[in-house]
Amino acid sequence: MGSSDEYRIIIADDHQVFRIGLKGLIEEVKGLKVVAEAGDGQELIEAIEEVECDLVIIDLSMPRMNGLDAIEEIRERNVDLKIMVLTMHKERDYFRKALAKGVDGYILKDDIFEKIISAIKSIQEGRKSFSEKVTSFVVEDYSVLKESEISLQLLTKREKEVLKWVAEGLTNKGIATKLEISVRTVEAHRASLMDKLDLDNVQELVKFAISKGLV
Amino acid sequence: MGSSDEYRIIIADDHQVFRIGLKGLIEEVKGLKVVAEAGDGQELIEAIEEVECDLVIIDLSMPRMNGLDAIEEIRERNVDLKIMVLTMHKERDYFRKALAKGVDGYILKDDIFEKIISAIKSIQEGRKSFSEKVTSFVVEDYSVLKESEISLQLLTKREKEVLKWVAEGLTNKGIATKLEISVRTVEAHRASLMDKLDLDNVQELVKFAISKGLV
DNA sequence: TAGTTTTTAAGTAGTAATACTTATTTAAAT
DNA sequence: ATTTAAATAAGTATTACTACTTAAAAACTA
Repeated sequence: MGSSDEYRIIIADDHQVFRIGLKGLIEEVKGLKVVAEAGDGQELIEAIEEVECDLVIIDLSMPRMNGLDAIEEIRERNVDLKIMVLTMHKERDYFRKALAKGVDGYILKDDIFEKIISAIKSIQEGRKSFSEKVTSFVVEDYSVLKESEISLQLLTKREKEVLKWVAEGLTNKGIATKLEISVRTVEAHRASLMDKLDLDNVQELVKFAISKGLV
Repeated sequence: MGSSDEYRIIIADDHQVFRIGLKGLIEEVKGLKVVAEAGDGQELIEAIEEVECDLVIIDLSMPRMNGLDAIEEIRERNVDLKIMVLTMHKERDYFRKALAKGVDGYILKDDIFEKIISAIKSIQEGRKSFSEKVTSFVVEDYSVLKESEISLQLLTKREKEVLKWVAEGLTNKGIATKLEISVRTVEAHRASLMDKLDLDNVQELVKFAISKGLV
């Protein structure tokens, strides 16, 4: 918590009307106070320097500096400051990237207002809060992997085995030793699976293996 | 659906008492019928060959052939057969691997019975069903990434940039062209980030980049 | 049994990456 | 203004991987 007994919040969103509306609604809740507003990432960074606060509510699409970059900036300066994303973007990629940057909440603008408040409360108590609409995306994401399952069936047992060890980080020589075969054989398997999968570097092999749950 | 108007189910679990209990409960539901039982993966494979069925309910920990291997076997032979995992394992890894193998449901044994039935119904109607207790794990998983966030802060802007392109699959030469710098410089950045992160091959670089949301 | 696929393996040449070292220029911090 | 850190770049040698080709056992399928 900040200096007072109130929970101090900064709102960053490029739509002024939205900011005003949100501020009004938040301040109806006892114990919550909006101490600053920002119309883009740059303004937000400046606001954080000037005003002490506990939580930043941030939209992802903003001019000058977008939300994700702003989050990165904030995290570089202050690891403890809580960050809650409030956005219209329900796409997997936004959510994933925001999570990777260490946000404490991810709520959608089409969630009901009560959800936003309860998320703020959760974060205030040290927990995290995510909109159900995005958590379900994550799970679907995992299961959608199945779709291109056919490609795995293209591979022979030995090829899958080699692929697994490649993705684990072994060299061809290391794999050869492990499987007790010649390096040239490993090379042959590797060439054949790259050919079958139409991949042409280790990086893609690793990503493929991960997506198939081999590692 | 199978040959009759009933939904034909095979149960695979190594505990006989559990199988009997589950069978009894399932068959109280109109339209559902347990057509075979198996005590391990091997028996399950055999049962599927002999008896026509629509859905397999399978435990992950079984003797002889475990659940995951059995699922792989089944998928190699029959892509359309529905598979529902019913297990005590709520660990991320089991869930992830099962999903990657293309299961249609993942329910925990400590879910209530109604949940199991509603999952069967969902699968019957072509949808998927997962226990909330495991979907929440997936999300946590994503957000736990933050923990070792410090390591990313070790890297300079340029190093992160190089890392991103490495993980995308570019060669050092390709990165050099893209960033309009010398290959030797790219090599230097790459060496320095491998040193900082204590990694020693491309595979680990890719996995690190993915875990940090850089790609 | 004959045919196919899988697994095994090598030759040769070329490209890519790593392990060291050293060093200059530019940018940021005290 | 001076130290520190970051980005730049090269030399040299070694190791790792790829792109072709060819081919023989072994396993499995018809």
